[in-house]
Amino acid sequence: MNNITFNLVLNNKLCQRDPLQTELGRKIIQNSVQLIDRYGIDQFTFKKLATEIGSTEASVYRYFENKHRLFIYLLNWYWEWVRFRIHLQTMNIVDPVERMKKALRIIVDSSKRNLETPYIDEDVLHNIVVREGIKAYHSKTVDEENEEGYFLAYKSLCEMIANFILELNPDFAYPRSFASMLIETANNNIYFAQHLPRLTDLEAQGDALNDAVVKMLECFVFNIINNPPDANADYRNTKNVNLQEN
Amino acid sequence: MNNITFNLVLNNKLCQRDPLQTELGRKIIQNSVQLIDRYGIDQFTFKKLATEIGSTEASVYRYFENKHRLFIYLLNWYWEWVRFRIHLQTMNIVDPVERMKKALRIIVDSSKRNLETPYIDEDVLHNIVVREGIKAYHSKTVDEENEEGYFLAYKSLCEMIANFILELNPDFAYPRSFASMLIETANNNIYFAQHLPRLTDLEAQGDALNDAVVKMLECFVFNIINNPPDANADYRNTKNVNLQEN
DNA sequence: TTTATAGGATAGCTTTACTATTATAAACCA
DNA sequence: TGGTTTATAATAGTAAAGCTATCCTATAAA
Repeated sequence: MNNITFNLVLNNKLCQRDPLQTELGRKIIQNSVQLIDRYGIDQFTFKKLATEIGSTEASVYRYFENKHRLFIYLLNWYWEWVRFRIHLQTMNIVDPVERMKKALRIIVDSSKRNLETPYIDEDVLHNIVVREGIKAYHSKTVDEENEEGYFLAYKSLCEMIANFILELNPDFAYPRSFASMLIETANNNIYFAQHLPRLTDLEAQGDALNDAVVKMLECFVFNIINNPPDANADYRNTKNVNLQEN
Repeated sequence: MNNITFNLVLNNKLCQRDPLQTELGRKIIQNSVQLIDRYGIDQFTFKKLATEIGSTEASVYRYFENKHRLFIYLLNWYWEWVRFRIHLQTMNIVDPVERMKKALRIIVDSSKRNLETPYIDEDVLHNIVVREGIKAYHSKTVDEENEEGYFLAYKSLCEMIANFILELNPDFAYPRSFASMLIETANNNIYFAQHLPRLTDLEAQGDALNDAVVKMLECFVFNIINNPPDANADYRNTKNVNLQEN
């Protein structure tokens, strides 16, 4: 397993120069993850980063046009890495139920270190994604950025999960919406348990919290997706709540 | 119905001076909604707002300490308004299924104008909430802000929906998580249909999109919540996916 | 008539986000 | 060996953002 290279194909529009090829570039990546975690993306600046790595603002700008692109670059790295791990760990699973469970586990757990990239701390990056990842594609400029391929990694991951859903039930009407909902709900509930407990039912911390999130998502998936279309015909006044015609 | 006053109790820590009491204050509210919609919250500045309303930056600062607080103020206004409408329109409904459906409809549709507050355009504000509302509570400073009560309106709304869920099934283990998920999923799918279509299955626009979102959420709600705990015991290798012990 | 209060006018300060120029040292290559 | 890229450090500077402070005036409450 260690011999399989994690060939990360990142959108080269996101950086001016490949940061993984030089010493300074790797320092930028490694320390930006630490500093964004420490300060939050709003208070993180290239000035702070340059000071931290003993370089200058101008040098950082040679790698990334601005902090937003660096942020998107890191998120793409994360999403590609999650997708890669799901691919690797589900390719030999034939049972769609087990495959789905494995995927959910990987989405929730980020903590298995990737030996190929010692300069990225995946735990810290996961923390950033849980707290602020959603900001990447919620902005006024989303259309231009989407056009430039900024969100390809995230969309690919959702598509993979959507396909797993269709393998559970080929007639399910909302595979993509459900896939994006699962990923967001996973991150949100980890975040809520830590910061806004009234928005979640999960109270655990650490590994136990991750277990609880997976269990909850499994409950949502296996109750909604595999439910036969007419199972809820008996709910009063509820009509056409099952399949979408489109 | 027009005679019932919308008594909005907003957190007074959010503003230095009640903007609804003065002409300038109301202009600030009204025009900030328009400008945040036009520029996005990142590109919106007090300078632009002051120019728009023919006033000065310093005068705007007399009402709001910074644009983040103004943003939170507007979001609280929105969430309180949604909660008020749900309260008003469900108080006479005895059937929990119908009540839930009405609540979902109100969360998705923002477009019924509130005559009491002509200086807030609810449609435009809804647009802002769908696009950028999630940013309000995803930041490094969430704990302090939560401590100050910045998110009370949102938490109350979630609690209301969680109670509706419990009325559908008092044994359901995840009422709060499901409530926050429903609200986020509603907004996300409207946003995705407009900007990131690969993340949703819904393709409609305008009112038809809202209808599709409601229909999808109903599918999720009524398939899972009213599902008896052991209905999915037949899924292979799936154990304990129903109720949480806590 | 005094005294708050609202808000306009002006100025200025710090930080952020970037750009441009030059210098230097190592790497590569003929 | 010398010449030329390449990476990056050092320095300087600009424009906008995000505030803060002061002073002045109109109005309205006491």
